[in-house]
Amino acid sequence: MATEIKDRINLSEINCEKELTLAVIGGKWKLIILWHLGHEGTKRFGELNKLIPHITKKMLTNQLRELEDDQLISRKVYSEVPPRVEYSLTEYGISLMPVLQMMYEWGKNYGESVVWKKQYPK
Amino acid sequence: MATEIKDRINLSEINCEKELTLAVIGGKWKLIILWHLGHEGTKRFGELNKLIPHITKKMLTNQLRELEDDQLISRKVYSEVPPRVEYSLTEYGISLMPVLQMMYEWGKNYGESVVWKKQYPK
DNA sequence: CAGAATCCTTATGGATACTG
DNA sequence: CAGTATCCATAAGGATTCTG
Repeated sequence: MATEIKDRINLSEINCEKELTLAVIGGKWKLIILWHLGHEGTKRFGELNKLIPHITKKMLTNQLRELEDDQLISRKVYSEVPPRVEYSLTEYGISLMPVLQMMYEWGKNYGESVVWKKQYPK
Repeated sequence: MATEIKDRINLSEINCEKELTLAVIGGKWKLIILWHLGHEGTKRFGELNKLIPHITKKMLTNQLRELEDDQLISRKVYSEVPPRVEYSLTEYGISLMPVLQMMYEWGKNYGESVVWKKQYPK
């Protein structure tokens, strides 16, 4: 029986394990979602929506579902009215944080060294 | 005056520096191209094409151009007949290798821990 | 050999309105 | 509050053919 990750990530298109990493963090809003959950802990749906101003509810839902399917975050529903849903990193999500930290540092240096100079050449 | 990277990477859509990293490595074939150049050194266009069997010439050209625009690789044209073009990592490309290595290791562990178990649950 | 040009399919992302 | 559902625009990626 097909499982979510098998459906979402087409393993036949993965050349190498690092592409698997790219596949799970590559969504447009996933890095910033993981970053918030990793640095500030558990967040509700609405809190994430406020923290990421330009995201739509549809995209936030979509990205959270994929992250959940990939077992990077967990979703906890409280049976209350109004509803309350909390998201937090799983152990796999937590283990990704050093990778994101490294990407952050590389991007910061690269931005300062390359991007700004290209944008303002003189 | 607009520069290539400014056109290719829309900085207004970058929430955080790690997304800049994602923006330069996020193409479908970029990780594998960078990996080959990083581990095996300079390669010709045709050699890369053979090393990456399923890529089309169009996509290989496209990905190489973007990597060049982003200053991760350099392109050297020899004025010969038939033409010869060699690609190699720049210092920025080289500085990316530890990041790719970390992504490789995370992806390897994640694949073994999560993906295969989801695919073959019992 | 190393591409350029053209055409085409599909995936990604978003705007908007509605709901338990 | 935390989503769904629907419709839509764009961009990413690919197949094929042609060329200096």
